[in-house]
Amino acid sequence: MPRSEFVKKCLEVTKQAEAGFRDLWTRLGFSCDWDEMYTTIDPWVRRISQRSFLDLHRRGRVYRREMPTLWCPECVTAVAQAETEDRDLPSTFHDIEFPLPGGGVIPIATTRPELLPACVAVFRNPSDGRWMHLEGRTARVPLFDREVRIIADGRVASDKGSGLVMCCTFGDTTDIAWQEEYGLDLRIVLEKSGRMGPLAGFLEGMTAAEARAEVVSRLGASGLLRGGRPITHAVNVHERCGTPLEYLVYPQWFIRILDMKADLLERGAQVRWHPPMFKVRFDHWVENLKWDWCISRQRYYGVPFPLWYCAACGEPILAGEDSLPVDPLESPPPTPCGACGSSESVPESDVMDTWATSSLTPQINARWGERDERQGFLPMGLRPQAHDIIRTWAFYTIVKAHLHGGDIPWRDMMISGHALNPSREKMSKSRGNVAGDPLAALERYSADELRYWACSSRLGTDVVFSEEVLGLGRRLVTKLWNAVRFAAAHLEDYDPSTPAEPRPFDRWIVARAAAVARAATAGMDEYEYSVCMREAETFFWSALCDNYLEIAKARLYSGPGPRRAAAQSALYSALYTVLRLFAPVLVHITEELYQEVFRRFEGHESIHLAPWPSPQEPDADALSAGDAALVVVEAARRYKSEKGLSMASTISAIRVSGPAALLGAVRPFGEDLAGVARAGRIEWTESGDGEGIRAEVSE
RNA sequence: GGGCGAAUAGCUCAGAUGGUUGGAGCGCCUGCCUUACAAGCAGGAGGCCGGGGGUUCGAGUCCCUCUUCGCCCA
Repeated sequence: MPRSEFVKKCLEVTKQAEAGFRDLWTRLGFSCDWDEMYTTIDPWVRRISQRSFLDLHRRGRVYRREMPTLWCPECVTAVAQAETEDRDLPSTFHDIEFPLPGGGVIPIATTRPELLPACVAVFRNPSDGRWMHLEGRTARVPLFDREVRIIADGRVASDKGSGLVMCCTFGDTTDIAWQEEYGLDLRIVLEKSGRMGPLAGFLEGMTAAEARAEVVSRLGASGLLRGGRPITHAVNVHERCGTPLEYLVYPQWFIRILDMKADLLERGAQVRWHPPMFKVRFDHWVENLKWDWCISRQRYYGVPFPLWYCAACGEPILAGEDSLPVDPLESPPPTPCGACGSSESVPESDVMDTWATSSLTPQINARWGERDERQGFLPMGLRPQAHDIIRTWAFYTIVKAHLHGGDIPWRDMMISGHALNPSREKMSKSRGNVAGDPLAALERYSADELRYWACSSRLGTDVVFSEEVLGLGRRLVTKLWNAVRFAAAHLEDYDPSTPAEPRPFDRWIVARAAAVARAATAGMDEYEYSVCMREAETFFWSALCDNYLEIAKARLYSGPGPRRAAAQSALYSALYTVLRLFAPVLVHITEELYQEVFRRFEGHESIHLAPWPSPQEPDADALSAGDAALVVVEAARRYKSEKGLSMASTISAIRVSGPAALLGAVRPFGEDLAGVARAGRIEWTESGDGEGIRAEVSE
């Protein structure tokens, strides 16, 4: 199947997946502009991705060279670091004797005897006293009879095996580093097919496992094997098939970034990180970069490199800007070789790493270089993403914005955590430990309840999937429904145009709402949705429902008049404020309640289009006086509770005492206090200064 | 091995810039049909703030160290 046809199939699958996502996201209440959807394999996105490559090539930022690559011999493909995982596998630690040219032998322990033909050096730790005498000497590789240097390097673990290790092409990442640093030979014995090649001599044609057995057997026969110990060690395997990965050397395309760490750190500093601690991760990642960015992948599917190679001299021939997107496997190059003039060419069959395209999200949204390019889109406002891909998505996006536009890609970063399963592990499909499939959960919990759960933890921290928290969400949604239903019944005749003189408790609840709106807004300014939710929830449940509604009832039921009108006004205002604070999270219930009760007064098409509550300065006197007055309510409730009485039961009197100033502030609450406590009368007594309000029920 | 984070009531978590007796919800106990909600309401019990040092008049909060856990990287 040609790649173009495969891409077509992928686009079909993408269509279905897209429909699925759209359905799920709509149900979850995401606010998306569905006209702005794109996939990395869309023709115009492929074009922007290839344009990016050409632009970087023009700027001298890309180069090609041979590099060790992770390779899966089972799947016969290169794999990315992100597709690997460590597994503890049983193996055997073989002790092999390497003869020394001047006589004698040194023991080397290895789990990879089949790599003997690839051995290019022996390493010792410079501080290991046992092997000081090997300074400057050489050793002979058994069976293959080659002489290799013995080199001292601090990375050798003295406590493992004999303290001597062999360095092969390539056993592990340390071998790669040593090869690079000490300019060691490249002896590639394992080929793409997963079988041993000509350099492996008598092992040629065998798989790694077969070769290992053969080497062990021959070493045994020649008396160079001292023995072996079974061990279990961590092996880097392909996550799909579990096959231990090998390193192959293959030409790769790179974007040069090591020379601009300082610039990248500066760009990182220009972005506002929420929460700020994640900037440190970015900084450390940049500071510790060891390699340039390898963007080529030996895979079938992906955005192709827009280039061919001259068959005669090997020089790359780049596609013309007007031919993008181009697949060199299916189109000829635009010109003969610019270097030697040959018209014979070989297409580049590699594709670009997915991050090479995903790093262009801002440019894609801005239609960078397209006919319908959007001006003023860059830098964009916000990148929301999770913390696991700071070193990939965030980092590469910053790299590209810096290289292409000399700017940051966006002004704000909002870094969220992960969903953990009840055992506190990160849930992922490949690990098979997903406890809360969102679609399945939607069958049992509403979108608002799920959103409530998702917003229950602070920004940047992981959130454990919890039926309990989902239940709390359900409780809150129900409570909102009931409270607004109650309010609606008392707002039938509410007339905002004739303002009533507010009573002290009316001022109190409105001031409380203002204080909460301020705190919630401050949270939202830092993208701390959980702070907004917590503030709104505490206010709604405790201040508004448990206290104000109970207090206002007496007046609300009292029939038309200024007493009732004042309660209506405060109730309406406080409820509308808190409803808007809940709206970003509890998207559905707040919209429903808005439409039913508030829309006819406010006129906005949706609560999600209504203005955010303006964070006004709360009336501090109204707040403190109301808080003090609540002491009286609490006293009445405690009294009734202790006597086992209904809260509806009446009491004859409450004696309230306190310092003159405070008592004076609380006195205006008297009517409401008597009403909510069902007290016949309230007796006010001045007491000495320095005490708060005290209240006592007198029978 | 390195980086980052976490450790507070039985459970899940809040606790700027150090400052009186450390909070919430769930769970638990005791009551209450109260003209929105019993999926509710009121009251209550429950905490050497992971261990050990240190700074300070004063530490859950700042510093050092150890332990355990999570994520990322090598």
